[in-house]
Amino acid sequence: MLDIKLLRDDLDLVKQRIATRGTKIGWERFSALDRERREMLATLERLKEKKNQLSGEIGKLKKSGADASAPMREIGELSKAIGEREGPLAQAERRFEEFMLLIPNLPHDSVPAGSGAADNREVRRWGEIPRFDFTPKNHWDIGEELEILDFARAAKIAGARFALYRGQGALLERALIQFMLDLHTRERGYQEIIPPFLVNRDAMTGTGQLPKFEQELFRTADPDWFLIPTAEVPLTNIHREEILEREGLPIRYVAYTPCFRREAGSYGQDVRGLIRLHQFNKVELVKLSEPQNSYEELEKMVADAEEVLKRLKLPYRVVELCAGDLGFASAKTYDLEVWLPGQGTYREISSCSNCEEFQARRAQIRYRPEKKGRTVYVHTLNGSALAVGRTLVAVLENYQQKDGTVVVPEVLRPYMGGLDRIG
RNA sequence: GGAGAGAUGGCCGAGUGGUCGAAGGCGCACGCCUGCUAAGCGUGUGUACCCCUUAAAAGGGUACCGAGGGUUCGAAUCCCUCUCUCUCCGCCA
Repeated sequence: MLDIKLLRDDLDLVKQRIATRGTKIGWERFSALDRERREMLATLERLKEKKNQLSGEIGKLKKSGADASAPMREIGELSKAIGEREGPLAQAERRFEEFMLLIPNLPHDSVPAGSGAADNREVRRWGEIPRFDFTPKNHWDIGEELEILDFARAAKIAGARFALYRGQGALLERALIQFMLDLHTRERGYQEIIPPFLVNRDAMTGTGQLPKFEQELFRTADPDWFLIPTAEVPLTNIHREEILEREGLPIRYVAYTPCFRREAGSYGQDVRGLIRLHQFNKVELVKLSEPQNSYEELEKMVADAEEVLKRLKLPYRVVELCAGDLGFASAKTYDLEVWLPGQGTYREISSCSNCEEFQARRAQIRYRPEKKGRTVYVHTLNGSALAVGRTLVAVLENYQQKDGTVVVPEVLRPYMGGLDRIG
């Protein structure tokens, strides 16, 4: 959520910067909704003031045994007037709040203009693209031939866009998860969390998935819960409605969780393989930072995610998303894209974002810069480090051999009982 | 799932219808005192929003004692519903 004061003071600036995302907002409603609600509130508060005053007088009169019938009559009128105004005010506030919750975050000044992936800016590349003396295969072919991935049976059990890992495939996925967690906890200062995988509506609203993106979430019927689409949701919401100690910042969390997404509207894309599933594994980083450090923290987070790829010796590039490609809550995002020989292209494997105070404002996560001072919203950051399934894809495709086997990256071997080759 | 107890400020903890945003303590901030440290003394110390101004503050107001509703001129205090926590029983991984 944006700062209401910013909208009041400089609506044109906000309009301009939101427009760079390509998002259309009915701005003409803002001033009307804001004015409506404030006028109603002011009127109602004046009436309540008068009522409280009278009520006090009645108390005094009654205590002294005097007659209180005059103010009692007067207060009856007031109560009626107040009662009549409360409902409409509540509605006006709800309309205003709904409006505010649908405005995306402002892109950071450094974010390149542009409307889609084509306008993203490549920041750097790392690693050598492997050369094969045979035609490299897709990971789903590799996986099915080695009998470590089984999409047909996953479809039988659940449906399309699910995967079943078998034997050394499952082991490889698990090794990746543990390798990533060990790196971030032992060397990069993140605390490991195992959060709930189901969260409530408040949590989803706090990070910005709701109210706008409900159609992309899986939801449970009886208690109104949602399956997390990313660990960003539970991790960021850990400190919802808290005032944090400055000394404790930045807070760094890492969690492995499965992620669940409806993928509504993505029907033609990536229908085969592990790239786009309703359920996938991810190791996620979340930081809560002081505002003045958050961009420095973002760079460090990107480096933490890159380190996973470097140690796996997987070639990748870092891309800075343009305004049109930014997620709803993000002010600035770097994507890591890994090279996939089977597709002959770079594919997203991580996304690291600084949401600045956008989520903190929704989720009421604050801290006190000075012992006595006012509270300030923290900045929240999140990043995948990495999307595990896609990392497995990259390993299979980059480490495939002519004979159909797959060499296990060295850093993973200790996690796989010394296994150096699959197949 | 059944029975019971509870939810008050950063923390602990009083408060069962009126001037309670809430005693007291701890913590914290500032000041005093003091060879140093410790102790002591004094003062202050919630959040959000609205109005008025505004560079900001001060000031005025409304709301908030788990959440929502109700009774009442008036609710932290009474009633209802819900959520959460704790204890016991049952069940279960």
